This record gives sequence, structure tokens and C-alpha cells, in this order.
Amino acid sequence: MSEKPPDFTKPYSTVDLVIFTVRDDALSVLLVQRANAPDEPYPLRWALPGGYIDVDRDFDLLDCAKRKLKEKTSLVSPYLEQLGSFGDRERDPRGWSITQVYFALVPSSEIRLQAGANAIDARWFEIGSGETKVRERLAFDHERILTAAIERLRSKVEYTSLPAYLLPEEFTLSELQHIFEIVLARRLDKSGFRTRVLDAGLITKVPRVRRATNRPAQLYRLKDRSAPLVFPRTLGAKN
Amino acid sequence: MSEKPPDFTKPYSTVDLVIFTVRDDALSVLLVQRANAPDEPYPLRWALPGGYIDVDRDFDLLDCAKRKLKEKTSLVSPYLEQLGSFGDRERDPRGWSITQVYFALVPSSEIRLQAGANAIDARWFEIGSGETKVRERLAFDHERILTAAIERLRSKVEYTSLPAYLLPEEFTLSELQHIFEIVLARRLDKSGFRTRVLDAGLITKVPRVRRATNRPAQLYRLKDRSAPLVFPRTLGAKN
DNA sequence: CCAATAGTGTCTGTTAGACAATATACA
DNA sequence: TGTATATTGTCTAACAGACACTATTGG
Repeated sequence: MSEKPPDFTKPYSTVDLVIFTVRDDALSVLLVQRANAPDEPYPLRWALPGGYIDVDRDFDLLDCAKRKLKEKTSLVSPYLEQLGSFGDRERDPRGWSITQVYFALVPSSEIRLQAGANAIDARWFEIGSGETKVRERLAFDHERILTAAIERLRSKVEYTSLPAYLLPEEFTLSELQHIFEIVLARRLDKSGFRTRVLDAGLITKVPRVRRATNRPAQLYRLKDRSAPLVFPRTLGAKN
Repeated sequence: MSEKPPDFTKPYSTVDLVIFTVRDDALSVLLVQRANAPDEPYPLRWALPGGYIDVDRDFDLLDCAKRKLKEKTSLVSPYLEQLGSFGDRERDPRGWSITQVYFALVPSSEIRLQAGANAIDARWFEIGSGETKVRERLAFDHERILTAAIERLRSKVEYTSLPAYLLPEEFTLSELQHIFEIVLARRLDKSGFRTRVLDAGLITKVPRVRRATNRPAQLYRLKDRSAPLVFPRTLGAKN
């Protein structure tokens, strides 16, 4: 039962990102296409954005995730949370590897996609409701990771106000409800939704309204955009 | 924006365990004392059990965690869940390192402690309610990890039946309630507790009773001991 | 029959969920 | 005035929480 010394074989360590947004009324995830190089595994396959930890530039894991997020989306401070890590002997043909997975929620406006170093293209893919979440076979074990991320997102939406991070800074209650409905894939009752969200005290009015061809709607914003998460009560109504 | 090649400097990768039990009516955590060797960081400090991933023996992260758990407690299949990973440049003086942390719930009976390779002693430490969770300064960033683990445990207890894994396979409802109260550090209403737990359908009667100097108590067991987790409704009563 | 704990029943304030009514803008 | 959406109100069934009562054993 001897410990391996620290300079024994180390696993590869990467950080990958599951970046969600809602566009065209559909939950979508950002994928990048891998380069077509002979020494790169899974050439031309679509994959979650990410890459190796740079021990010289990154101070910690979150730093590394933020850096990669910025490289892909040029966003600086969206919602970012650790999903978990996935590591085994077979997921990468180059050897024992571990990926630290973070998931991010970003507003679909405010985004300019950029292809990264190892990626020749970057695109949004809609999340389907079936067993296979995306109409592509992904590289590595990324399908499993994506599935886990979706599950986490859906379950957290039941008791937090996470979807607010999918909207621009200011939004109306109707817009917020709409985005909840998209993520949860079911209708919600208007009255119940409003009281739950407002009673929870997570959002505050801003002294402005959104005008259209009807009654103007009060604008709100998150009370504390940096706060990791929060919890109204249970949610539930099916309308 | 060039990617580092895979054989560039890798962080060290370890797996650490936060092993909880309840003994003498107190939530406790298993710590090991680090060896007093000149080249080892934090000599004689208490730390979470764990160690380097062995890329030859461990197939995946969970495997590695199970192996280490077995080495320390000789338990094979208790509740084991990934807590998260902690990685940065400073947490280990030997260099950039990442630890994959798992947390386990074990019944306090059924345990024979064993000191591991790098550990000269292993002991249970009671979790206090104050800011500092344990009356010891721990090695590395293990205090932060322990705090996160306790937080996770307490929050999950509010909506799952996790504490059942702290009991032997068969238990009475009173025993289950008692252990909930210890973990949550508050009293619960008997009637409400029973209906919640039973309605959730997580446990089943076994055709036996526990006898004492009073009315015998029905024995129960978890319906599916391998099921990752489960959720009654919200919990809450303060009695 | 007493002590001790197991197990069940009752009452009440709160709330989720469904639904309806009213409000306010532009055209 | 009409249309469209915002916002608020009402009613009801379900439920959590508090508390009390009954049940069953050993001594």
C-alpha cells in the first residue's frame, strides 16, 4: 500500500466548458469543431470548448475556466459554476486524463463567437428533448458530460433563478417567465410565477419600462448578479 | 492563443475523501495525521485521507476513491458522491495541484480504522457548529474543503434521505429521525417526519422489530441502497 | 399498573395552482 | 374603441407544523 511519489505519471488535466444560451426560443449549447490534424484525436468532431490547464498563466481552476470562456465568447463575467470532473483511463486516447467541467449561462445577445486555437469552427447547437441531446456525435466523452450538465441545469431551475443569467441585465417578468418555460420545457402559471419570483426577493425594479404596442412592462434586474445562486420555493404549476 | 501541448507541465492530481459518520451523537469526520518526513509538506498535521491517482491501478476517479476508502475503513460500498475539485498554484507547495474530492457516509459501527501509507494515525474528529469546523488546523486547503463538504451534506439533508447511509442497514424510524436531527442540528416533529419519509417511499419495512424495555419498533431498510439519492418534500418542522 | 417509547389522529394557518378580473399602453 | 399584454385578485384543495392522544412492550 505504498503511495506513488509525486513525480510519478500524472494524468492530463483539462478544463472544459458547457456554455448554454437560449436563442430562437431554444436552449442551445456552444460546440467547437476540432482541428483536422493527424496527431489530434477526434479530428473534425464537434466537442465542448476547453483545453489544457496552463500552470503558468492560470492561478486556479476557475481562472482557467474564465480564460477559456473569454477566448470563445469574449464574455467576462457570466454565470459560471463547477459541474464536476470526469477522469478515467480511456476517455482520451493519449492516456489517463481528467477534465474539470464548468457550466456557464450567457445571454444570446452580447455574444460574438470566436474559434479558438485547436478549433476550426464554433457554433450553437440546439438541445433536443430526446435521448441524444444534440444532433451530432461528440468527441471524447462529451456526450455524457453534456447530458450531466443539462440534467444539472434543469434540476436547479426548479428551485433557483438561474435562467435570469440567460437574459440581458434588464428584463421584464414576462421575459423571465418565458425563459423559464423554455428551460423547463413546460408552461407556467403567470400569477404564481410572479409572486414566487418577487417574494423570493432576488430581483429589483429598475425605474424603467419596456414599451410596445400594449401596456408597458416594468423592467427588473438581478439584485446581486455575482451571487452564486438563490432559491424561491418549489415551482410547479402547469397552467 | 496557442494551446499547450499535452506533454507540457501537468498539475499533480490527487483524490481526497471526506468521510462522515455519526458517533456518540455527533457528526464526525475521519482525518489522518501526515508523516513526519522532511520532504513531505505539512508534517504531523491532520488532513483528509487521500493521495495520488495511480494511473496503473485506477480505472477512473470513482475507482480511485473507492480504493482509498477501502484502505482507510475497509468498507466497500457506502454512500460515495463527488463533491467537486479544488485546484490552484498554491495549495500544495510542490506545485500546481488539483484534488478531486469525494464525500462518503458510513455507519459508525462496522468500521475498523487503518492508518495508511503516508499517514501515521487515523482518528474521528467531531464537527463543531462554529466557524472552525474541527479543533485542529488542517494541512493544505483541507479546512476549506471540509467546510464545503459539511455545507453540501447539510443542504442535501433538507431534501434527501442521505442520513440513512449513516445507519446500519436496518433501522427504526426513531433512529432515522434521531440521526436527521444530529446532522441538521435541530429537532424535528415526530409525526411530520414519519409521514414525509414514508410517503416518499424510500424505505420499506423488514419483517422484524427492535425490542427494548418498551413497545417494539418496526425495522426498515432503504429500498435501493445503490440509488444515488432521493427526495422527500421540503422538511422543516422545528418542534 | 407504571415507565418508556412507538405510532396515529386532529386541528389550523399557509400556500400552490387554477382561473378571473382589471389596468394601461398604442393604433 | 379595440387589441394586446401587464398586473392584481380570488377561490380552493392540499399540506406542513404543532400538539395531543392511543398502543404495546418489559418490569
